[in-house]
Amino acid sequence: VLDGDAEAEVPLLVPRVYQLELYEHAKETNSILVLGTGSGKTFIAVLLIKHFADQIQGSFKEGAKRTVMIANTVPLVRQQAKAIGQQVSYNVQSYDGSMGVDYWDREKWMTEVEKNEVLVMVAQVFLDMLNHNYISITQVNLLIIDECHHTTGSHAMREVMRNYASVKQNDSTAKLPRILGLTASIIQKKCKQYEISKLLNDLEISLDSILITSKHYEEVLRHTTKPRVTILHYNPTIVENMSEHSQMLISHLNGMTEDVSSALDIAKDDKKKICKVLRNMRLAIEDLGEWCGRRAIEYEMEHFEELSCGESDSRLAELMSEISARLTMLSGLCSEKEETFVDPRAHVSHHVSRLLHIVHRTRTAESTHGLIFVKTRFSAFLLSALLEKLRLSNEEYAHSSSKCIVGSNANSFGDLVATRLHLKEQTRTLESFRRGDFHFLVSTRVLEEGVDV
DNA sequence: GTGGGATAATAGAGAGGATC
DNA sequence: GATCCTCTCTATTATCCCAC
Repeated sequence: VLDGDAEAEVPLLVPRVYQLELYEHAKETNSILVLGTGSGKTFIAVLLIKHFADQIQGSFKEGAKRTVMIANTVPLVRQQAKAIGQQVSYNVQSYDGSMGVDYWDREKWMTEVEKNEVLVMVAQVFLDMLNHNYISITQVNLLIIDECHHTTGSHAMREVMRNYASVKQNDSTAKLPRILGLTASIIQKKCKQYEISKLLNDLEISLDSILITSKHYEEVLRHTTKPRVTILHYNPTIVENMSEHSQMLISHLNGMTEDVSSALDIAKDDKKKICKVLRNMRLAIEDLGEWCGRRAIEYEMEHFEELSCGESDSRLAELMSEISARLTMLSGLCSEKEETFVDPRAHVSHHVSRLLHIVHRTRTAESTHGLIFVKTRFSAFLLSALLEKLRLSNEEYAHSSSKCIVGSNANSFGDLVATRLHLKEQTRTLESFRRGDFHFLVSTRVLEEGVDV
């Protein structure tokens, strides 16, 4: 789901009819704006920031307030901060975990709050600020919640609103912030039809706001991203007709998995980790086809060698080097089937082949930019490798340059330093995609909502 | 390392129908 | 009436990804 032009482009000077309508409403009461992607929700937020601007002028220490915007993901926070910064004359700063905000003390926060009138942050960061009492909800004049449908359960956004509610309950004179919730999809989970009104009501209560949408439906539609949907079917049972070679690889991997699970003197967690890696390879072969499976084996082979070297537990190191040796053997078996690498197209699963077909069809288009969403990081990595391979080996796919992007998570990328580097790289990837340096971006859920690509 | 949400897979409970 | 099967709904568990 992409946010459309309005949120990234140069500041809009003239608000559209429905933007004005919703803005007028939000001026008067707490509101949840329900507007489709590309309709310029951020612009309404900007108008509102300007409307309440007299409250945020001046020194925080001397009682001036601040405007806070919270969002769900790091890229979204940065993007919103940038967009707002372009349209208002105040200092706008974005905050997320990668800046080390977790370790900031009161003094550091005070300098930040003193310096910047508009703070855009990941919901968890703002919640931490509230919990540490670095700022009180009453010192905020306007709280903007982006993708506010996340304000449910125990999500950080919900916790922020619980803080708001408790202040409201305990102190009737407290000057609470105006709430502005922004969302394109009010409910984002499977539910029964009869549950909808309850869920909507819950959201209104959690946000202490009223759900509103524009009367000028046609006008909104004109400015909303309208995708044309085409559904392609594929045959999942094609796995059953897998080549003998693939079946052989899978039975080897299964054998290794069994050996690992039955190994003695190895911690349960370590076993689990190794089994997961083996499982990933098996899934790669089954879901994506032999070419990707082979690539996965090569990748993990190198990875395993590195890991087993750094392992202090001798039993574990032994097991890992054994697995590594068996992977090398598997990779050797693959090398014998060299033709797999000559034309990958003949060695992919059915749905990947449908995907390649779509990519192929776009070759004549003037400028193609494609986003491919996948479920796991692993397939993101493999698919982009596949497209790159095709680009280099087949003229008809010369336009299929690709990279992948996934969220940051310490579990899969070692220590915090690596994570941070990784984050920087992701930002660079996204920027270069926007510039049009390459054509296909394979992504997990990180880009699913809000991020302007 | 911890916590959270969404979702898929699984098992279990209950309703209803078919058969003996 | 007893037994078996199927369908549907629900609760639990596991997995994945993302955040700090």
